[in-house]
Amino acid sequence: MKVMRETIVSTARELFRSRGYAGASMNDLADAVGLKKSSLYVRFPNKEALVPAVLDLTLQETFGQRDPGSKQWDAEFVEVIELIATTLTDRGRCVGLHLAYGTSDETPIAKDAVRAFFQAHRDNLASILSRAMPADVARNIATDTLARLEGATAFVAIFGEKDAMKRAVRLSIEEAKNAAAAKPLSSR
Amino acid sequence: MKVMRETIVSTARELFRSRGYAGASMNDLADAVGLKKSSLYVRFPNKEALVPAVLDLTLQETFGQRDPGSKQWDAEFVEVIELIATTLTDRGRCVGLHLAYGTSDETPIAKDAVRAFFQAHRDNLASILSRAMPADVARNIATDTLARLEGATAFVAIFGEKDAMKRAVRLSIEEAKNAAAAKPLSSR
DNA sequence: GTCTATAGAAAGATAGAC
DNA sequence: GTCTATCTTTCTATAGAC
Repeated sequence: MKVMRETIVSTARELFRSRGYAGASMNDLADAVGLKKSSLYVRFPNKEALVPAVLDLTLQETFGQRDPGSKQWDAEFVEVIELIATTLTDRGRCVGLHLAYGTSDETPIAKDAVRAFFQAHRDNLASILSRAMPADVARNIATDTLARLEGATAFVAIFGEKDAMKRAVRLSIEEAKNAAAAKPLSSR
Repeated sequence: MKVMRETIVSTARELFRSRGYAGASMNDLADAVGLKKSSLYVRFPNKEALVPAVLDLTLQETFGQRDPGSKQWDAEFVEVIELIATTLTDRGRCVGLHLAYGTSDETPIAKDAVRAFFQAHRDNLASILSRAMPADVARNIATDTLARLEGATAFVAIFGEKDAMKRAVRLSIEEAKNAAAAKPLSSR
């Protein structure tokens, strides 16, 4: 029976997240979705092609359903980073980071996909923040917020601790609000 | 000719850092140090045994040469986190984090070594901070500092950007000094 | 689109000569 | 302690029947 493409992609994501690019095998993926290995090559030309698919799906789930500007900038910011933080806490690892560490010049397609993934995250966050502060400040806060969430995820992965993630969310929100108050947009 | 153990360990560290646990092979390591694969098994019983060796060496290099209490707490804190930040920026990835993501219940010895590695980092930082603030505050700031540095490393790995690391160092130092001022030790 | 079967390379690890 | 040689398993990927 036909297996849906999204099933393959989201299962590949689980494997990449937990075992990394090198550690996830096409055979494991095939078993997990109930196919034979060779059938996967009908859908994807090779293992590397799974990486953009996995990261695009994740981007879609994170930013795809949003309605930019429907809320106050701060409510929107809180909503997005809490969604990201919850996913990272629940899954215990970040697929994007595992793939970032696990890809290299030998896997250029995967490497590009990883860059696009994090660039999209930063751009989306900066876009929200830039409604209340200058673009350069927004970009830095977006970067630091993502860095904080990634770092806090390490403590979930290593110790199972969720406290660091809670503080990361709280401190990032505070930082954004402080910046909005200290450097409001002059052009309005 | 005999190859020094430290050569093997620090070369293994490079490989684990850049390729991860699964992606680094015993053959690559052998080639890199100028041995045949089978000779490695004389020194280490298996691939997993390299992990504690790699992390112990790194801990030794980071905290081993220090003289606790020889300086003011804040000077010491700055020194340590700048050493860590410089290493992470120069290498572009954190071995500890790559191994944390790349090990699992199937590699219990490696997993334990990773836990010990990060626990030692946190304990050492918290020990310095606790000279100026209560133990629980010190522990949280130590955790958040490490998380920030790990997260900033992601931006070095993905984009080659070093700015996030600079901000991570500066903000962590500020946070520590603020905490020392806001919640000084009462018992002295 | 899924399967069986297989190619060909590379992995971790061991045996035994020197 | 290092080597050659080998075992066994697993890997990515392809060929071809249904």
